[in-house]
Amino acid sequence: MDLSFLNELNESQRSAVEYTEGASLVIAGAGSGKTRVLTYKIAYLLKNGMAPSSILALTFTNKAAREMKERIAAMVGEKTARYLWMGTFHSVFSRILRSEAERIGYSKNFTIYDSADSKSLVKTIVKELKLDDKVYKHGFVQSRISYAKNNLITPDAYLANADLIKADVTSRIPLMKDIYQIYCNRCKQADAMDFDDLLLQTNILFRNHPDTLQKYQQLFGYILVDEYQDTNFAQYLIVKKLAEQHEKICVVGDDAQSIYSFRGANIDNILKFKSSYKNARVFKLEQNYRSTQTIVNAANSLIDKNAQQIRKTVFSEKETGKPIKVLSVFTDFEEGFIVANNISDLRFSDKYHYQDIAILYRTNSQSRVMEEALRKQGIPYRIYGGLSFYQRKEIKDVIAYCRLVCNPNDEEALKRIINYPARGIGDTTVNKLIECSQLHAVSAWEVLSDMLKYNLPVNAGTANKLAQFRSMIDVFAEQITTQNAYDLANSVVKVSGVIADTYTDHSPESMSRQENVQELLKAIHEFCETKQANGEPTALLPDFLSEVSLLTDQDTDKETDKDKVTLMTVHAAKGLEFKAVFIVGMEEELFPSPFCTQSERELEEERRLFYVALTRAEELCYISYAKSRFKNGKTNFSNPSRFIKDIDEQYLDMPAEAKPKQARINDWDDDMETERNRFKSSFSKPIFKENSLPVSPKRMVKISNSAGDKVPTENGSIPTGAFVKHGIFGIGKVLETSIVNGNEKADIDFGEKGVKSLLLKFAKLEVLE
DNA sequence: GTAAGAAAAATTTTT
DNA sequence: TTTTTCTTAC
Repeated sequence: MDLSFLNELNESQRSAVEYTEGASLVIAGAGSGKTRVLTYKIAYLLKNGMAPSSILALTFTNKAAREMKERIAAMVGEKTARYLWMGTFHSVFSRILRSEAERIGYSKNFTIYDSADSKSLVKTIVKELKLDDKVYKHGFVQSRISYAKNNLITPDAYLANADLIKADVTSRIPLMKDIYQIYCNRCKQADAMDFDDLLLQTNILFRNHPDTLQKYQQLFGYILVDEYQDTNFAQYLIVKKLAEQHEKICVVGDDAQSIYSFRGANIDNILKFKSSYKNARVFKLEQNYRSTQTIVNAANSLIDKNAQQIRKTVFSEKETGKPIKVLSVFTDFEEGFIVANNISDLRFSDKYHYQDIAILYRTNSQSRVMEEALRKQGIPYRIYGGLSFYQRKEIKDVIAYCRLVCNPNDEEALKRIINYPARGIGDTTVNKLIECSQLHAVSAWEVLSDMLKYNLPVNAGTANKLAQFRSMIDVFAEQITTQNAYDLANSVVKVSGVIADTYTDHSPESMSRQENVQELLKAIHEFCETKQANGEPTALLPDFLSEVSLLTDQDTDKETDKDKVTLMTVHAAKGLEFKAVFIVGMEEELFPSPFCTQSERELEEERRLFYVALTRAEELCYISYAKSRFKNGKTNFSNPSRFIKDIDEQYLDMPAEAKPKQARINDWDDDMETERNRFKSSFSKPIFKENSLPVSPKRMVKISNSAGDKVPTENGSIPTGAFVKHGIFGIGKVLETSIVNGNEKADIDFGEKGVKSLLLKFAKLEVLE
């Protein structure tokens, strides 16, 4: 047996890998080779003769699972790696739930409701109960339901819990308990589970069927859990039960990177691991192999401000590295411009490829400005998150058809497509149908199957349309087991008229919808082929659905996405690393999020989130904040984030004070001046860039409401028509100069490189005589 | 029952 | 800003 790969580990990593006797907790600081420990440990178990099918490895994302599997396959061979139980909690247990579904009253082909389905269901229930949806906001109701499920509180238990009932009365939503009850009933009736159900129902399965639990206890000889700091109670208990007998379990995590409490993650799971598993051994990985000393030290100084944490000393032995550059800008628009400029500089320095660079932000909505700026400068990028492929309308429509075919009880799918494409079944009819189905406590489909029996109050014409719709779905449903997924999906989109509907005109939107539908069909085709190549039985439509419902667009990496700048939220960046990282929008009211500044606990989580962002960087890290930002159709003023002050300033490259303030205040109107003062007092550091061009008071303009307002200038620092030289674009001719939000901007024609809009403050231009 | 157009609302992070 | 809901005319 060749175990030489163990020599590639440091001492603490190696002891964590080699300890397989009992429970172990690996506290892994950022960049300390956590994934390496997990992969090597699995390889070590395999080389020691453990069967791959008895190893359960739970990860946080599908992507993490896939990458780990690939790395293991490279070490022990693809054939062995294939049989590992590796995936997210949700995907592994949905698989188990499918094979055990009958035991808990679901069918094998149960639907998985995504958050949009849950939201829609919550809204219908609130409406049916004739409650005010401004009081019973779907977001709040949803999170309340999610909270209950994550803590394994069933509707009955909810009802019996005086604290919860009291809390709801105080929050003026006393009927919360009823909504929860009805929500669960409706899911059950639709043969559907939401994301939280996948964990809750697994617990119910294990609780009510000890023999089933035992079966899996025996199956899983060793359990590994990644990102343990982000597990919730439901996940904790599943793991705890499965490992009960042998305690052959290894969990890996970093309390400093716990950033999912809004999803029910309980940091206590990792903090109290030793009391859950009495004989647990703890390994600490403290050497950071990812980042420069400056970045590691800066991150340490930040996280030090958190009271709640397991103290550890993360250190780096890499070079000192450059200080973190803090960029101060006037608008979000300019922020994009400057970040894009810096990226160009990095790219042309030849030390960095686009793929080495990431832009991280707190909210998805910030991606737009960045995107625009990158596009203007011709920088290729790839956005993760936001509206993913599977959330597009046309894709959801097709998927809804497929879902209904596989599970006719799926109410959300039915509502979505019963009148798409339009077939004369309007809201009134649908409402009657749903009402009738609730009256008889059956699914809407059941009513459709026998409209007379359930006395559906519709006229003959409508009844006919409904019957037509029903028989169309019926025909498809009969083919579930005979046709493969691709063939069936193909006839669904044709016969249903979805294809015809997307072909209505030649507008770009219509074209893109067609492409998306084709793309989806292609994906189904590929799915079938992969299954076949693996020697599995024919891939059926339900198989595809069960896989696709847990997929996010992070899982659809394409070859063409190779050398591109990455744009994503900080949450999505967890576990990733980049040579250079730009953390943008470091402002109060944004990062930390205003929703998270109520309690110290939430604030500490935001700080950890910033910690995660910082520690993604290997060599260079930039932080930027704008003084005004376009948000919800309005321009808002903002102050730098309090978190910047939390970093020891010796690691920062702060913008230095450029001008005495009197020179700058002159032309600002009263409003603006108070804003400015508020800004200054909240942040003791100087706010103007050292090397910014002197701007005379005469040319200062107040920050306008629309980001793009510009004031033409006659005699800027550079005359119109002059020739200038730029480090990247070469020689160009100045077409026009203007002041945009107080900054001199020049439109310059660089010939083949195109016309560029550059802020003179930042562009290094040489005027040619 | 449908479509279009106007008004109002909503905005964190994700499996 | 975008998205959802309401109104109105066909």
